[in-house]
Formats: sequence, C-alpha cells, structure tokens
Amino acid sequence: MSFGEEIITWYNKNKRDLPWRRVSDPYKVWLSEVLLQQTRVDQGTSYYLKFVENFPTVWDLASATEEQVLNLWQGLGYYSRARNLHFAAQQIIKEFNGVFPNSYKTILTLKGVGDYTASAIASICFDEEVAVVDGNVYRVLSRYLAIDTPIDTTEGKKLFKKLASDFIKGHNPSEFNQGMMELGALVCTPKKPNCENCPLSNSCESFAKQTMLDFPIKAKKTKQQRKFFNFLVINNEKEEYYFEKREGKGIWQNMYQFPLIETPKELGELSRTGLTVNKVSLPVKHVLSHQIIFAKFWECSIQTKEFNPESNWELFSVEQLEEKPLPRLIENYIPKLVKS
DNA sequence: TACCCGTGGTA
DNA sequence: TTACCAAGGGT
Repeated sequence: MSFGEEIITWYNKNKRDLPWRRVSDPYKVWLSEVLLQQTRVDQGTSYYLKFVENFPTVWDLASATEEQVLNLWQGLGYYSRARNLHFAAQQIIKEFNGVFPNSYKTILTLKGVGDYTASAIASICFDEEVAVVDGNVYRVLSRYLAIDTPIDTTEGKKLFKKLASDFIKGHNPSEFNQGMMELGALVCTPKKPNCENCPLSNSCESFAKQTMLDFPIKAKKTKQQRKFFNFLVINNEKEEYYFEKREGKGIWQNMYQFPLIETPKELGELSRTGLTVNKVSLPVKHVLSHQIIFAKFWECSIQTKEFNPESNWELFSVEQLEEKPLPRLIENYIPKLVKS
C-alpha cells in the first residue's frame, strides 16, 4: 500500500468517535477546528458541545454579542479565537449571505482562519484536495522522513506543506487529513510513540535509526516575561465589586478584571487615597505561554469621603459576573469573595 | 519576521 | 520543578 492508503486504512479502523465527526455541517466543523487550535481534544470537547447548543447555526452566533461569545469561551484561552469567530460569523452573513463558503480560497478569507483551518474545512466538508499541516502532521512527516529542517521557520513550513500536498494526491482528502492528525494524536505521540502499532514503522526513517524523539526540530524557544499584577478588590455596602474591562492589544482583550495596578517588582504595600487595605493575598503564580504573572489581590474597604473610583470602573455583584467574560486568574479568585 | 496570544496535562 | 506542547492565527 502507498503512504496515503496506509494512513486511510489505519484511520478508518482506529478513529475516535468525536462529536464533530458525526456532523457534515461546515459551520459545526469550523467551530470544532477553531476550538481545537492549540487545544487538546479533551479540553475542547465540552466547549464544542456548549457552542453547538447555544449557537446551533451561524446566524445564532452572528446575532450574539461578543461578550456572550467570550463568556462561553471563558477558561479555554487564546481568546482572540472567540472574538475572530464572532467576527467571521458576521462575515458569513454579510459577505456570503449566510451560506458557508465552500472552497479553500474563500474559507481562508474568514477572520481567524489560516492555512490549516481552511484546509481542514475544505477537505472535510467539500472534498477539496488540500493538505492540512498541524502539529501532528509536522511530527508524523518529520519522523517518517527524518527531516531536520526546523518546523518553525518559513522554509520548514513551506517544505512540510509541499510534502503533505504530495502525499495527499489521489486520496480521499477528508480521510487522509484526519488520518494524519489522528495517527499523530494516538500513535506518533510527542513523548512515547507507539511504533509497534504504527502502520508506517516499516518504512519510517527515524524508526529505523531509533531517533523518533529527535523530531520534529524546532529553532526557537519561547521566553516568558515576569510581570507583577496588583488587583484592587473593592466592594461597596451592597456587596458589589469594582471591575474594569481590558482594552488595547494585550492579553485578555475585552475581558473583565479587578482594577489593576501593574508594578515592575512585587509590591509590598499599597496606598491609595480613600482606600484601606484589609487583607492581601499571597502572590498567585499564573503561567501563560509568554508571561509569568505574579498576582496579588488587595482586598480594600472604602473610606467614603475621599474615595474616587476611576471613570471606567463598573460595579458588579457576584451574580452579575456570571455573564461577564473573566480570565481564569480572576475567575479563580471569585469564590474567595463569597467566603469572606 | 519575530513576537504575541491561555490554559492544562504530562514526565 | 522545569520543559514541552496541544486540530494555529494575527500583526
């Protein structure tokens, strides 16, 4: 059997029964693909079910507010995906009259849809012969051919797209693409590849040399910057708390947090006119892909005469917060408010 | 192009 | 405990 035949035969025998594999609606396939970007199936599945239930059609998604979409996305991370998803739903209504675009080229014009996602939808829903290249495909191909070109370079991306495009030729595009990813997810795994049960081990270059774990090669390492966040936890006599909406370009855009004071180092003492600090949390370490945040929560009470809230601060009860999109760091602190 | 964007699981 | 990384995309 050819490479592609091996992949497809193995896939049809070993594929998992996943919710988005039971549907043919390109809208739902799109939802699943965006939800699973840089996200494990175990982590994304419950979100997929929530989204399909709350927004059964692209019209429902487009009609929602961004805040509703972000709120449903809460906890999954990479929130630009949610904002772009909402934007793209409105694109589909306006530019495509509510009919999901049906080719790689047109799907690619949707916000938040790049080469991978456009290839996935076009192949799975419309049988277009375009190869997906995701983390799984990089791993499978780099090991199979023992390719030492780094995958995180322009040259590497171009090379692997070309290789996958050559391998897919003449095969069922949907089954080939999903088979490549499924093999990477279940057999050709990052740490302990199960080569004994791999349909390609006979002809795998790295298996022959037992160098599977040397691939794929990456050129860069991500560096994490340390940051010090101080959140002002201020409540009034009605047990409401001040919050602010994050704006601008950075992390957690359009999501809510306690009023923030960022400092270059850990803050030992906080003084602000009209506020008395009652309690301060130990630093909470919150690790992100490019930052490590050390957050202190300063629980304050108001000295009514001199206190002057900023104009962008809003008061919410704990109940009202249910409908506001919160970063995990903030969400995790809410139970402490109810206790004390 | 290099860098930014989250969260949680694993060894 | 650190390092890696999971169905990537935007700027």
